[in-house]
Amino acid sequence: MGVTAITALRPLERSRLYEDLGERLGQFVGESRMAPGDRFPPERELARQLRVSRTSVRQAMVVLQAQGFVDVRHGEGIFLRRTRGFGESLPKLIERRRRLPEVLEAREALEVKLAELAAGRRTKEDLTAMHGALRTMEKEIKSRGLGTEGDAAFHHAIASAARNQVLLHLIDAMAEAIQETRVESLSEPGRPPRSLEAHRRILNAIEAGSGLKAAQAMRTHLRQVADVSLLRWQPEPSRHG
Amino acid sequence: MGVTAITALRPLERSRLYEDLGERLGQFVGESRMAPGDRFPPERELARQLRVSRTSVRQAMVVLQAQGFVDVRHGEGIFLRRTRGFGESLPKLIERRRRLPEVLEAREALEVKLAELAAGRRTKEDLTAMHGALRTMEKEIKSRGLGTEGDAAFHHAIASAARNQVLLHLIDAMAEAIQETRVESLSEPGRPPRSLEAHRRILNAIEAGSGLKAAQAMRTHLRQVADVSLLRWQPEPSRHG
DNA sequence: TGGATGTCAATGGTAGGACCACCAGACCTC
DNA sequence: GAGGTCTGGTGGTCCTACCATTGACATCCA
Repeated sequence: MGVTAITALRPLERSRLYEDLGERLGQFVGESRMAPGDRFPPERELARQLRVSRTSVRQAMVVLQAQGFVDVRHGEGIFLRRTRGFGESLPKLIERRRRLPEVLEAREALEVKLAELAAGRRTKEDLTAMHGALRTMEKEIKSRGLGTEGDAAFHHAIASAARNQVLLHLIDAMAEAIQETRVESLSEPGRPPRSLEAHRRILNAIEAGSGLKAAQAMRTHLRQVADVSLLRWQPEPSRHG
Repeated sequence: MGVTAITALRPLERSRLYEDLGERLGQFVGESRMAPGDRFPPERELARQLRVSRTSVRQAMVVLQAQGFVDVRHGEGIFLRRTRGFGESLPKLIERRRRLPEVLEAREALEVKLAELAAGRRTKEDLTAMHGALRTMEKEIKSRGLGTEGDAAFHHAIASAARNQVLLHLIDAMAEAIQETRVESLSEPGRPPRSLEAHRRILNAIEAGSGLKAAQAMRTHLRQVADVSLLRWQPEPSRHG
């Protein structure tokens, strides 16, 4: 108690206007019972009613467009594409620490499949990259490092070998959050060497061309990764009940 | 040959300026060897060099910000967050028809996991929703429909029961593409009733609380879905070789 | 001398107006 | 009635002005 107890003087956080507008538009979609295909009021009208400049409305719309929520057609208007998750961007969604268990689950879903696909599609170059990554990881560990760099390179090599841009894109979107879990996991005492071993098993399966074994090995590995980190973040309960 | 043979007079497609700018900025990141954490030139400078208005630069940046590629800090500047996939949005990525096989693979990765999770977390309400979806599908089929509505509702109910916002977000991002494959698949002769049966098996497993069986049932189901549609889209080869 | 304070330039954030480009429907002409 | 034309509405881009935040530098004072 003492110095910073006066809560009224905490720094007030100001969000960007176009972000708030995104949420408002989400509300609007809900309240006005809009369905996919319906047209929004024109930008000028929205700006007038929301008491903001048209510029800000456009910025909000540009974001929604890029996220695939609306369809902006020159000369015609702006149309709703889908309702669910309106205005929620993945990066923002993941930001919260309490989402990390969910991120780990999502990671497992994606990476197990990536490993399976990689086993069937890997080229010599892919295998070279994977071996290189493991050597990097080995060196890091020998010099008392965590091996995070080699670890990241290994998983990237697999994702790349799977030859699936969509999956690659999805996993990339979670890259930062995954990196956090990686550091957390490899910080556990005695963990790096065991992780390296797990990676070797995965690589063996991929090299052998066995999608089933690769998937299994990846699943086992990721559950070990999740094991520790999960416990640390679990305490904070979700609030959407 | 004849009427529309003159390819020079086909309607020229104009992309939005801020979209092109996004790509240019991607180039810039590559050519200037920018690394995560590095700062971009100020907006005014970019606008001057690119010979466009600051507004357009901002629209491009706002999109990149929402996608998590850059970090826009008021009073400081704009900073690079990650390099991979810079400027590629999922909706745009999926648009291409030839990406549908990839979408199906990604869908399997996500939905198998969703089914597994749902088996362990479903509430009474979730089960009610799933049963309702199957009844809807049954009715649709009985009245000569494809059952797409019930199908979609069923998969949504599972995704919802899995209690994972991140996975839900990922699957939502592909919703439209998935809907296409759904229609395609259910249009196969004799397919709807078989699909309904597959759904019943999935629901049984989820109801029984068996994650393993649910995952297995979902995998089987989705491979059947993918089977036909894949053949149709395969002919057009990928070109990134 | 050195820490606290104030100033200022750089940079992103928002506003509002002007004009261009595109589309659909009303309207006119033959 | 069929065809073209005109026009109003709408998004796309540009421009300018000004606000808000930050960090660095200059200044002040003990």
